[in-house]
Amino acid sequence: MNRPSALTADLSLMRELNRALVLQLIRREGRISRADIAKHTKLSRSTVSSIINDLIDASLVTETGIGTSKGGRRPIILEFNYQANYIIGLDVSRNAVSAVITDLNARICSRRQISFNVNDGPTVGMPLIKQLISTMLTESPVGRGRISAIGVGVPGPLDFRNGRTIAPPVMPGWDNVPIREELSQTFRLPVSIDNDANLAAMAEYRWGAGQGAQNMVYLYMSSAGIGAGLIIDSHLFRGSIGSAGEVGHTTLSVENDESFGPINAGSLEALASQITVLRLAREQKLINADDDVHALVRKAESSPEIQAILRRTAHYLGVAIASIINIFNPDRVVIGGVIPETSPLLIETIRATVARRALSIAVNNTSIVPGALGRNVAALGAAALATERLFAPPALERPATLGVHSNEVGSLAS
Amino acid sequence: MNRPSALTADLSLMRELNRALVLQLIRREGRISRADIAKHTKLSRSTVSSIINDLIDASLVTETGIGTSKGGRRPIILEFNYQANYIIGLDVSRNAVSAVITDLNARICSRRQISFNVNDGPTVGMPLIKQLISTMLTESPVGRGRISAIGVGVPGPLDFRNGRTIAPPVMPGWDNVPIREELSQTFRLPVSIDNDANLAAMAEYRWGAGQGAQNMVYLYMSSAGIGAGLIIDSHLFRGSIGSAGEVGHTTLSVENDESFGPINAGSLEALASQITVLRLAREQKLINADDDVHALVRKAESSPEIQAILRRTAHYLGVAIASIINIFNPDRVVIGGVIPETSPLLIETIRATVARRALSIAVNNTSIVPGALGRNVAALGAAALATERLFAPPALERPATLGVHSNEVGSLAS
DNA sequence: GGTACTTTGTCAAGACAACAAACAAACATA
DNA sequence: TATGTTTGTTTGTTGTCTTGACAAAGTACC
Repeated sequence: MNRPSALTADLSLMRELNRALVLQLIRREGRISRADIAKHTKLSRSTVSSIINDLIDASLVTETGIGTSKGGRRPIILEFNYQANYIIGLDVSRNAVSAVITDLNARICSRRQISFNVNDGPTVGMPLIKQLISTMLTESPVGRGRISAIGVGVPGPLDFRNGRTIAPPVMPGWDNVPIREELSQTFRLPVSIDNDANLAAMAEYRWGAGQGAQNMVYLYMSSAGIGAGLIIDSHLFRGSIGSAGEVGHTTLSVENDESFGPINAGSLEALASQITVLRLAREQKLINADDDVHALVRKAESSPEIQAILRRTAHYLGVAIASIINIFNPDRVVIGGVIPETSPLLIETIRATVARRALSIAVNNTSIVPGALGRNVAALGAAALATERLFAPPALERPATLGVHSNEVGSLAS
Repeated sequence: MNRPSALTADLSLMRELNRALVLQLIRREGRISRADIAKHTKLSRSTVSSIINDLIDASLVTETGIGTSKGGRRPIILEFNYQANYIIGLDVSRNAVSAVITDLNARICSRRQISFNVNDGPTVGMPLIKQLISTMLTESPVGRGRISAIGVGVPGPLDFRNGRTIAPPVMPGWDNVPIREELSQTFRLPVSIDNDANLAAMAEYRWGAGQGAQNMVYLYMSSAGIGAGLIIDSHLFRGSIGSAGEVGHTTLSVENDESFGPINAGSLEALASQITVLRLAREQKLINADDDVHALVRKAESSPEIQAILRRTAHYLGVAIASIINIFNPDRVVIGGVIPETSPLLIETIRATVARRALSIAVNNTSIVPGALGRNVAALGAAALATERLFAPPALERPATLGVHSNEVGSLAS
């Protein structure tokens, strides 16, 4: 029963930590001088110089000019070299695999999509995925040598010890497939893999509507279903077996409500997924058979009936979100997917439901906003995960508690 | 907007980390030799020796004997010196303040309780609390000088930046009271303060029914209400403003169920608290006016009516727990309080409800058990928090993600 | 009992990262 | 031009871990 033991600290670890510290500061600040880095990190100027030399040698950082003086020598401006490496991000969906190549700042510089049927299983699917990666590698404008990692998102839970799928409901036949190992061995690159909702959460947190949040909940209303990604203290939380945030198959309870009649329990996915919304609208002949969600949202503006469907859907989502807010106390809730990101009605109705049902002190400190990254969120998140991995400082044990402490009197440990 | 920046690594930090690493290993293992520590921590034997000398000088560790040989020189056995320091743990409840003095292994060596009315407000309450601490300090069998920290639990949310209460529903008049500062200044000791459910969770996690869990949910059915404490990767999770796990004032939704009729929404605390259970039983004249919860549980064995009340209560609790499990995916759920810890019926009914309502893959990996520490959980947890604080290694930034990674190919950072 | 091998704990020498202090470069201000 | 300020580098010191050697204290086998 050995848990992941804390790392032992030696000189090389020290260097790694400070290197990562400096690097992250440069990534966050954009343009910064050695002296400012020393001030921010409280490292000595000489140490900073030494570390910067390392980073310049590794071409992760470049000197891009001279800053303005404040009464003395003008500083040399350092910038993160976002084009030092490139990352491939993949999003495996139910009927398509989309891929992006991004630089280290998540700027997409190449994008491609293939159609795909997840029901064909891994014997058909894996070669397709590999071929897509191959195409991206060879046809990329940046050259294969500069692509240094691959990130993959799949619509289902994963065993995160070995990077295998575990009985994913929307991926029949894909149980226990060692996706990570296969790709890693084929392409000789580090491969990161995760649930698509988690990845989308990651992307929104880093570059989208979740920036600056401390604890964020991301609800992902994709074509494949409904999932949630939880970010705690800047880190993805997956739960004990990786099913944290798997709200899609939750039994939903909705009591009598002023605006809705009594409703039997069902799963959130059955009640409020994109597919359900489309089906309801088609059954009521409010949209055509070949209309997609974009058309639905557009037609909603002039159709009270579609609006009613959206309100009801939002109500279900709101119930689930209220529950999450009560338990989790996030400071931001981001709702991603085509409908949430294009229909203000949905978001507003969700806000109203949450305000009625969640703890007011928690709601008042939470902003509920639509996603900001659009169609490629999950692929972008896959790239984000792989990127973070490249620059992550070594994992150290956190202190045993997060309680409230007096700092006035010293501790024994120090 | 400067967030708590990651620590810069220098030589003293290195020493601190390794010291904490060794100390925690000794605390966990109980009896261990220098050589074994070197093997476990991957530190060199000479480094371990040096650190151990420090720890022996600080009398945190003692040499307690000679072990058995495995073909060579016999090892010197080291043990944590649990009696090196003592901790005071306080639990402020609605009508009582209980205090314990524990050694560093949470063994209670002194205990005391005063009656108290939280409604009298802080001007009456704080002096009482201070007096109780004074009494514990002077009358303690271990001597004032060896008491090195104070932990306090209160039944409400806290602003954990400055250790003040914030608008606690069950503590009228106690808004924004700087409890931590006052006690810290009065007694010149480090003071830790937290919500009572969080502290109880801590105690059960460390010494009770939560041992060995990775992600644990603790539901606390106390006389003051219902609260939950969440432990994530061995750490208390408090949420953005400290209201994580505040399930007591959550609007509960219960749909039609085979065994219970339709029920209007209400807060969990109103529907399933200890007070409500007692009130219902008294109204139906199933117990006497002066019977307490112990009597209620005893009489339940021969009273189908009381059993019905307990089943219904368990059902409500089960609904809340199912929701938490779906979102959180814990591997253990511990339910504390007199009724859960003495009534098997309650626990079993909760299990049944949860099994019906939560995601099966998550439920199958979660054990739902009653608390094991009894009456003094929260006070014990307060001591536990203060103890952990004494031995916590410095807080370092965790890596940015917890995703799934291939380790086959090196990263840029290393 | 004697010899060979193991294991434990300590010691001295060396490596390495950060730091402090001095220094040179480059600039602002009076 | 003289003075002071800010930036970045160089040099020597400090503190920690590691390696390798060594003494101490045992087991196993002849």
